[in-house]
Amino acid sequence: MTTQAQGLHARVLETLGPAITAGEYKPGSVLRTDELAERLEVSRSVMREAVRVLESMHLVESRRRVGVTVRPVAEWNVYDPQVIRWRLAGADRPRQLRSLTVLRSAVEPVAAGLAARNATPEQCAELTECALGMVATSRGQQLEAYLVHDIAFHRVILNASGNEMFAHLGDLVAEVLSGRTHHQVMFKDPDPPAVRLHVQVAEAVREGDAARAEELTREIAVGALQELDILAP
Amino acid sequence: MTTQAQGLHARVLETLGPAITAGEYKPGSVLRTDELAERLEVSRSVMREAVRVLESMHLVESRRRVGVTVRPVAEWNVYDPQVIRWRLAGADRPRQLRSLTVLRSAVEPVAAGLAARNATPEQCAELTECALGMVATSRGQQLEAYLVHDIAFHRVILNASGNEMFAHLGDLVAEVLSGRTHHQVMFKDPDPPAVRLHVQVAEAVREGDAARAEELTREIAVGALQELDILAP
DNA sequence: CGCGCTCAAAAGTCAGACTTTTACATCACA
DNA sequence: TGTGATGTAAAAGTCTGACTTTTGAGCGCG
Repeated sequence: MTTQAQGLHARVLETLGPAITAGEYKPGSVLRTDELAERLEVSRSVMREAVRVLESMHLVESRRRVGVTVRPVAEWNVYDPQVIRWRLAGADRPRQLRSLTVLRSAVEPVAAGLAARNATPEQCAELTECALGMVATSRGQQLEAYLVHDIAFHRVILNASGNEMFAHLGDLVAEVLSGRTHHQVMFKDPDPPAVRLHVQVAEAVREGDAARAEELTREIAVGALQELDILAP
Repeated sequence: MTTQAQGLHARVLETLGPAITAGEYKPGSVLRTDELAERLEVSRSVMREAVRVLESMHLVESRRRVGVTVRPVAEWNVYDPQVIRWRLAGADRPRQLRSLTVLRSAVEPVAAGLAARNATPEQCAELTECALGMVATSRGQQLEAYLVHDIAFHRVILNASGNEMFAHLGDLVAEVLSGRTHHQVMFKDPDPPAVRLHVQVAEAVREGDAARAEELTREIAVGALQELDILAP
């Protein structure tokens, strides 16, 4: 699943990144590249490259005569896919899933509305196929197969919206959905009403009914929020 | 405005990043670190660090025996603040502003609704202050002063939502708003109705009226979309 | 035609010397 | 005692050169 680290520098990142995002190095604490290089048994050049990347993610700040200081959480590039993966793998995964789900609940309805206007016939067909796949795997403990179709469905919606920023949230949504299946409850089959809603969204998009697609997707989002005990009015 | 490049490596980034995002190096084209280092008159170590950062932004991919290949636009980390800045500075700034504005229109109403539930008294006060500032500067060609208050207003809303992902869009919204003032039309004073809407949002948040805050913010968003000729039904 | 072998190109890694910035302490002077 | 100039050393930053590793591509052989 996770990209196997190729290159020494990537392996260092896979050590430091999760450690920092997990709060193992508290914000404000200072590291020294030389000491780190020695501890992780790599050359300083490799360590410097790793630090540069962490710096570009705003996880740390490197200053002369001071060292590499860990930045406060509020400054991290929390939309960086790698940062998201590290944080989801860490201890505050539940909090992460909540804030990402709230983001989904804001974005996906609008994306669905746009998809209804902009989806190509191919995308409509793909969407219908995903919905059918979801129906077919919604009973009998085929959770993994269901997940695949669910992810594909939401990805198509985001892509079909025609908006680049929405399209790029595909991986994020995939992480959230698979997180729900793997680490959340979800022992039993998915709720039939949720499955039906997906089918109806596919319908609405196919018919170009933007308002209905948006409203139906909003209902799906409300369901996702309720699953995580995030109150709705 | 733009962070003055400190460190040789940052200067290299400020050369390559804009060039790549502007399409000066087309996706698929290949660069060689040695050749680049020579051309930009820096050592290979510096160039390698820069390439690493570009790689972490998914702008390029570095493979042995091949070189550094520019990735297709669809794979870039378009939520990276630096990438956003580079793209906004480039040729397809209009397209960028559109897609970012659509994102805003999805996120900010939900954020405002959450803010109405979660805002602290301090945040409510700050919000009111921003709104008053907007009113005070809405006439007489004080566009810069107005912009400052406008940015502050939206930033407070996003922060007050209590959602980390929303809060991190503050810089993005700031870029969009300042882009509108500086590079768009906006010769004359802002529309009085828009100003009034902001005041009313502040009111709604103060009173904890989530539904009203969300609806009013949605009206603001519609206005922003219309300014860019993005159709509303 | 295809299979495997070899070669070289390019990134990757390392080590060491040197430069630059700058926090901190020290000291002189008011 | 407080304040400002000065010096020092610590840490990041830079450069260079040698070496290793991977791997695409060409070549020859079956």
